[in-house]
Amino acid sequence: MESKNAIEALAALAQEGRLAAFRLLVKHAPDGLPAGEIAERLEMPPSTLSTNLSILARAGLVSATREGRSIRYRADMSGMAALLAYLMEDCCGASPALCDPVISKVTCC
Amino acid sequence: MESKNAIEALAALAQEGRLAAFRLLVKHAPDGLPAGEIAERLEMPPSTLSTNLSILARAGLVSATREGRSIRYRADMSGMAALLAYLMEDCCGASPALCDPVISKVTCC
DNA sequence: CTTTTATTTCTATATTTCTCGAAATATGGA
DNA sequence: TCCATATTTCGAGAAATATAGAAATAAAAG
Repeated sequence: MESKNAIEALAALAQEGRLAAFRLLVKHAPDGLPAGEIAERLEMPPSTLSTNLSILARAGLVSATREGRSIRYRADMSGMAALLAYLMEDCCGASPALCDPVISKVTCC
Repeated sequence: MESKNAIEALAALAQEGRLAAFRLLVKHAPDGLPAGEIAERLEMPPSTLSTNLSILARAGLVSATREGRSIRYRADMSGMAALLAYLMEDCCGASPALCDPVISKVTCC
């Protein structure tokens, strides 16, 4: 991951509505939820939610697949893990042995 | 951790200069670096760096201690772990057993 | 007590981001 | 085809954030 991608992901999460949406999808991993249900649970206008989900998607933190009329969103745990890996890179100038296992387990479920 | 704190931390990291500073301090954990050296390495004007470090500090991601004329900054790995825990909370609606060990190891060094 | 070095606070401008109604697009069913 | 449902795209004003020079503060040394 490069700085630009990491900043995009962090900025995507650094906003109340998007953070709530992402966390909701993390709780519902790996199945995800349709956009309409997310909007309903978070009491967010559909257009606002849509904008926010597309920002999370561009950042690699969620993925979307159409299911009939609705679109199902899922948390992308590998995107999350890549972000964490970037933040922890060369942690303590130490050997990778210490931190790598932590990061690889973020995709635990 | 609450939403407000998490957003503060994420927003703090979602900016090129601050992300670079934080990652530099992660690499130099647990000893940290004096502000001047950070500014020099990142080629950032001291006033800009100072503003940025104070934003990271308020977000609980770095700590500062005076050492004579200079001020030493350190990455706060427990703040990092708290942020990760918040992002992964109730991951997959699953038992904590799966994800908790991952998070507690972020303070690996 | 004056000077030098290290860092912060203040301030103003420039830039970016957020929100959500209205209109547009996509899908499935009558 | 025509309609209802689900979601996205557009647009523009309001709000938040970034930057860095200049002035202020803190500490050490002469």
